[in-house]
Amino acid sequence: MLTEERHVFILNLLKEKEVVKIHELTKATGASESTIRRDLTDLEEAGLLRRVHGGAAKITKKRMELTMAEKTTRFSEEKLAIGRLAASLIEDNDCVFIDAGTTTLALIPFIKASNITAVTNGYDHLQILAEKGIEAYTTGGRLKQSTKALTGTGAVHGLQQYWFDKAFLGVNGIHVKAGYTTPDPEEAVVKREVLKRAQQTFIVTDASKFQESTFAYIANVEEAVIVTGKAPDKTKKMFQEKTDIKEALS
Amino acid sequence: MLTEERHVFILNLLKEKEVVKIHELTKATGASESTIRRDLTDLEEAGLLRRVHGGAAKITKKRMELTMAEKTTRFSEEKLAIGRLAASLIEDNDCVFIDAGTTTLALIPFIKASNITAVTNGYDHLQILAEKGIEAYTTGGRLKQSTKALTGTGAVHGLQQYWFDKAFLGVNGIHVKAGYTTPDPEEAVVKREVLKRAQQTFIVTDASKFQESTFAYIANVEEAVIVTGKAPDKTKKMFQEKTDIKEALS
DNA sequence: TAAAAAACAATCATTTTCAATCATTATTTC
DNA sequence: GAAATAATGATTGAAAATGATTGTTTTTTA
Repeated sequence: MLTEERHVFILNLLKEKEVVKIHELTKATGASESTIRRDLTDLEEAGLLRRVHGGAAKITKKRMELTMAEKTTRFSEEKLAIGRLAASLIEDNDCVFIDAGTTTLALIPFIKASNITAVTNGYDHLQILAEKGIEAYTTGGRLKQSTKALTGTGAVHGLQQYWFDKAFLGVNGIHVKAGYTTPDPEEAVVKREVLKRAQQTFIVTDASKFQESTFAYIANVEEAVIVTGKAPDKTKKMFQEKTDIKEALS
Repeated sequence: MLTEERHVFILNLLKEKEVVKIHELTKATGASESTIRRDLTDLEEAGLLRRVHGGAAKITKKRMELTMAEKTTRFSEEKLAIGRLAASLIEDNDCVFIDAGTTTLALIPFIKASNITAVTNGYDHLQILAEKGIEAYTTGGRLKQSTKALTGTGAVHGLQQYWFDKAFLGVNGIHVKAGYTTPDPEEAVVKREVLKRAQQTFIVTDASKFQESTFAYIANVEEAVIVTGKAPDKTKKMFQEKTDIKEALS
């Protein structure tokens, strides 16, 4: 029996039972005790079970879901609140742009408005919008594997067909002087184009981005409204002269 | 036993079982250990299985669904062969268009050429191309949920930025008089635009599409080369006067 | 609580599997 | 048909997996 086979066997057994004993595994697989021990150690390191004296136990559902969620996207309390607030800004019949990135992704499930049209440059966003029954368009462009965003001139060119009521952008830095910034100039040029083509632009962001600045300039702080969880009082004062800040957690 | 046959055999075995051992494959196919190892390496590179010590294992369900949209159907020798043949037409440094659809999806794992650029209107295609390390662009446009294709004027507009060495299109009907056809006019207009912008266009299709015609006209038979598994002699004669037919299974 | 039993991690020798290489045998291609 | 190309099978030292053994830790139970 191959290592891989045993691993599958053990995990399947743990789907039915709460715990498995080493002795029963040696009998069932014909492998030695040492080998089974090694298997259990490996599987524990992979986060697929929990070792207990004499065998192994199913991982609690809660933890299981966590590890699963970690792989896809785990939204923090803050992100969910931001998402809910941002989504509430979308009204019936709006044409909106939704930027790539996890913060903007979090707003999609909360969209309540009907008959809206959405354009996105996020790979996952497109699918999730369509699944929700929202008329979903994409900008086109090159798929940047790391962020799963469509970028570059292809995306800009695609954008030039559309006009938005509202746009929701993610950024990496918000700085009084440096304005909104992001590390990748290819992405910055897309965001700038969106700003040009939207009546209202919202920057959705968690608190960690305030007073940070990264390489590529997108726009001045004045050019968009900030949607965030809770902004520190100090930064809030600095920004409030320049633009509106909507806070989800008050 | 031919290489091709062994590959199909191994993949189908993996549809039933979680893992296959090298030893059992040598016995079943009569090939040497070296040959089986090579087969497994090839199939792993194509992303169709995962090598493990002593054999090979099914790849994770999620990826499986991605690469082979048809979960239930067996790997047909025809589809693999068509994919392999079509992929072999792509040369180093080519800029290619790859249409949405499962037949074109099957060619991606077999692409060997380096430094190529690919544009696609298939949602899954984009991701799989990028995973293979291929520079992947998308046309943009509206996501049609049923076929996961990007269609409409958005896609056409996106296409107009590019020029292709080779294009690979899927169709629903190939008919001497009706030409190439597809049910959705929104998709047909995209395919027509591709034909305009490619030096060579290949229609990748299984035998079932011959002498069928559907609603929306794409192009005349003369305008593309047909890549298929095995065309019936009768239809072959009819088409050979008009265009080239490349057969994967001879 | 102390002794016995069971389970443990760590180590080592053995076996199995691996990738790389080479010579041989089909299969194209000219 | 000859030369080039691709596929195959055998051989190799290296790497991985295995099972037995060790002394230690944990659990049981007397």
